[in-house]
Amino acid sequence: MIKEIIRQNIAETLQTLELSQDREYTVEVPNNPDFGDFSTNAAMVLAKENKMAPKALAEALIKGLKKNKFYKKLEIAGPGFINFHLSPSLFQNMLWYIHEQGAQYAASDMGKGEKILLEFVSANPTGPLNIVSARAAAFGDTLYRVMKYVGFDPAREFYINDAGNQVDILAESLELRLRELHGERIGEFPFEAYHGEYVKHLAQRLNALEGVKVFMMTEKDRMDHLKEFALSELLEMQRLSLEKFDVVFDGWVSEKTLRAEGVVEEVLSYLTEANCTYEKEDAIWFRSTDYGDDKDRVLMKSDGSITYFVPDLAYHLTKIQRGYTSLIDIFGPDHHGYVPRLKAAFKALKYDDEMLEIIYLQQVNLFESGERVKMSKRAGKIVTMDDLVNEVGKDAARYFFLARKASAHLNFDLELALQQNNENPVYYCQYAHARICSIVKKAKKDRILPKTYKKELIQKLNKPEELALIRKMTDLPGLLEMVALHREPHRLATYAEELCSLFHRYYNKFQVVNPRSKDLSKARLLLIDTVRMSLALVLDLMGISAPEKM
RNA sequence: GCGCCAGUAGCUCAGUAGGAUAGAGCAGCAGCCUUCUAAGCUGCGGGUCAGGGGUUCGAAUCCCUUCUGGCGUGCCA
Repeated sequence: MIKEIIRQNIAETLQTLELSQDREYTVEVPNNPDFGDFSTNAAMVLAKENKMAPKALAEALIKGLKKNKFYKKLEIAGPGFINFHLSPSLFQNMLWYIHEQGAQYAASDMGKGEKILLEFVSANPTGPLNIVSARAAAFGDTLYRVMKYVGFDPAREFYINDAGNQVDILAESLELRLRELHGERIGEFPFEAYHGEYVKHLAQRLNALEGVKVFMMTEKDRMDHLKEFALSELLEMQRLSLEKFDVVFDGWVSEKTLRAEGVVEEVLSYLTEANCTYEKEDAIWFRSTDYGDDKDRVLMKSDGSITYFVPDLAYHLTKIQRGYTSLIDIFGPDHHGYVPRLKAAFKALKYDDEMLEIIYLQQVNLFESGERVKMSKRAGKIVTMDDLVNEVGKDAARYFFLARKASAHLNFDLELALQQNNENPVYYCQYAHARICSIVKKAKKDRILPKTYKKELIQKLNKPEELALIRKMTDLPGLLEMVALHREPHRLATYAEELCSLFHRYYNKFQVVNPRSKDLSKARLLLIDTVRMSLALVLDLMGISAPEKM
């Protein structure tokens, strides 16, 4: 907010001075407080094109900028930085603005309504969701919330791989468990089959519903039936897991449905028309190496079935047809070999492959008592998303998943997530919120809390700690734009901690509610209630609750 | 072998997209509750930003290279 004001002010001043400003300069917060509240490198960056010495340019700029009453002091420093020392009245007015705007104060129209499709989780519907899916869910959902807040028109989609090899294996696994249930000896459970306990539960459930009816069908009917049953059950299970995590999707797109609609054939014909397919060893290949992939890819296998790639490409094309101009896929750590062929297909079909953006989430390691929790998918020994959420709760889980940037491996400390003290950042932030609520309640009881605040109160707020809190709040709009633009939700966590730290410090140093000085109390109530609103907003964007009492 | 990601304090990680003296939490030590929630606060140490080169007024940040770790490299999805 303030940054933009300063930037605009500089631009106007440069214009009045008839100086060129073609190069990008920065306005930022210096890490040394002696250098003021903000500083700019404009004079240094623009010196060359204006054929002036940086310091001379800086001096001219300062002279022009001095007309603004919000600047307490302007100075040249170092090789030509201009340091801005702002007057308290600027911060006070900002507080009033934020108070008036409420929870919309940090919103913007930066996104200009651009239609963005966020695809995430998209797990195989062959088992419970794992913790990487949970990370993807938290990440994708929060990115969605922030993008929407800053003016994009985003949508969340889940692509269901309910056709193909893996679901066949699922049906076979279920059949084996079913036979087992009926006392048949099935020998050793096949290596590639699904070993998880949930398959046994599915078998029990189906058996309770239908008994031996299943075995009276023809083999093909039975497999279709088992497939359908398992898919609908597991999909519902996944949907519930996500719902418990406060993640809902705007669309669930089924691969099976896409295939039934004939889009697979369509994509194959597009690629053939584009002259980039060939036949080899009874299979049809896509010459993706022409478009930057490291090897050609099979589209249709020698047994006549289609690879995963084709319907997935078709799905991506439907996104474009539906008017999305930016397609963001959030993938797990094991998919980066897959992306070049998708991009290659975009290029082959004359779509701009820049539209397609892939975010890779790195893996999640669980730690308990300092030990890494070992998981084995084959033995069916995995910690699921539900296990995790049940153990540490939605708030802690979402917080921890969001606290690290996507490209970093995430070490999830289960004990830390459960701790209820200052070591646990989730509680640290929620506690700040509850604490403010408690103060407000106390003020109400003491009959100090006003129904509406009077603007004159802001003049009472001039302690450095108070101005620091206001300034932190003014950082939020810019931060949210940054989060959306660079797809970095983890910054919300850092921000929340910083804001809370400032508040806790303030709380320990100053008394907010003091019956002997009512106006000061009211002014401080205005301040902390605005902080509360600001914090609640950030927590809401993260999908974390803001409790009024703890 | 090739490709992608990462390497910052003892540990877990930030670092406002190239800025001035690199930050926080934890762990360690010493303090703060008859006053609005001590799930909090204050103070003290701690660094070859993996190593080396380059780009420029200026590099943890950009480029090249080496090392270390993770992942990928199916007619699986």
